[in-house]
Amino acid sequence: MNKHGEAIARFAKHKSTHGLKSSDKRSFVVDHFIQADRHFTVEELYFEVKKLRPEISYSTVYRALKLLAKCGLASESMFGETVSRYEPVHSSAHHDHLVCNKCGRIIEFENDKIEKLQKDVARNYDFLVSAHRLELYGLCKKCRRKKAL
Amino acid sequence: MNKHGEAIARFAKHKSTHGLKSSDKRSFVVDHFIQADRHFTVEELYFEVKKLRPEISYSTVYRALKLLAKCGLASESMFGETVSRYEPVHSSAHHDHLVCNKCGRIIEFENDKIEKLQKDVARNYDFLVSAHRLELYGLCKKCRRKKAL
DNA sequence: TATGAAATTGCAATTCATTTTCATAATTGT
DNA sequence: ACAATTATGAAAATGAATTGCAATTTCATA
Ligand SMILES: [Mn+2]
Ligand SMILES: [Mn+2]
Ligand SMILES: [Zn+2]
Ligand SMILES: [Zn+2]
Repeated sequence: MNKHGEAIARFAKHKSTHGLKSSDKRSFVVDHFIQADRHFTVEELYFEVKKLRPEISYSTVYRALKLLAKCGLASESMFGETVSRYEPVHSSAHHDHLVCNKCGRIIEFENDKIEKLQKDVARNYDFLVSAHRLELYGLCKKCRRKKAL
Repeated sequence: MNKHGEAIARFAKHKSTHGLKSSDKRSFVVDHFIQADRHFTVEELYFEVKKLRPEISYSTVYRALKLLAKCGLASESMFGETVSRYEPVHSSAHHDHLVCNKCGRIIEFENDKIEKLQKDVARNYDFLVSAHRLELYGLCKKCRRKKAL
């Protein structure tokens, strides 16, 4: 099973263990979100969904994302904007982000050495880390080129 | 000159080069902010200032912090809350944060190795970094102890 | 010291994303 | 089909951030 299927299955399990009912609309939103696998604002996801299923409301999209976040299937970030962004959380690995201030591109990366050093820092302060956030802001490759012209 | 004096001097310079005028109220807010040297929400700073100078309004505090942020004398962060926090930016070094989810304590740290590795990551993606943000969330030493009881 | 352009202030009003309310509809177990 | 519960849409409420505006203060110049 691919990671999308996995995510869908995890959501199904969450529904069954939490007395949630199934609904075509929410399923459509969740599927689209998982398939697209991007960093959506609620509004962005709403507009994409609306093109295909105009009868789905903003509330439903909003609630679907909040639900996914609450049950650990989506993660919420701010990336220096005034709106939250949500991305699917795959059972796979954690990652951090490069955020382009020009075009908004979001690049994901993993760096074990940094992760390791973070643990060292925490140990130094007797701090128990449950989550972390590392974001590098600047200009992506493309925007750098454009600017150079 | 200590770092507080330095910050005050930098603000004076900014005022002179930007046609800003002096005002007791704003100066009081700025001084208190710089002296306290903490991670304030606008509201927190407002309430502290109000105790000493009740005639100073929320707007003045809000605008003072925005101004300091704009001219690089304060930095703005979210730390996973719904409100922004501001802290003085000293000419000294950059730092990152450990944020306690229980008591709200904010611990600052610097780690050159991590900074170095971030540059490596950026170079890998041909990304030009202008700022970054690293936050470790969890339980501070004290809250860890309490929980263990 | 008096003047006036420009900046500052307080208060209220507004903006904007997010969240909640509530009446209605859909789902699920019996 | 029925009852109980969850899901939905539209509108209203919330709350932090921001702005509009009239009144006040600053400050260079007369
Ligand atoms: Mn991501
Ligand atoms: Mn700090
Ligand atoms: Zn870019
Ligand atoms: Zn703590």
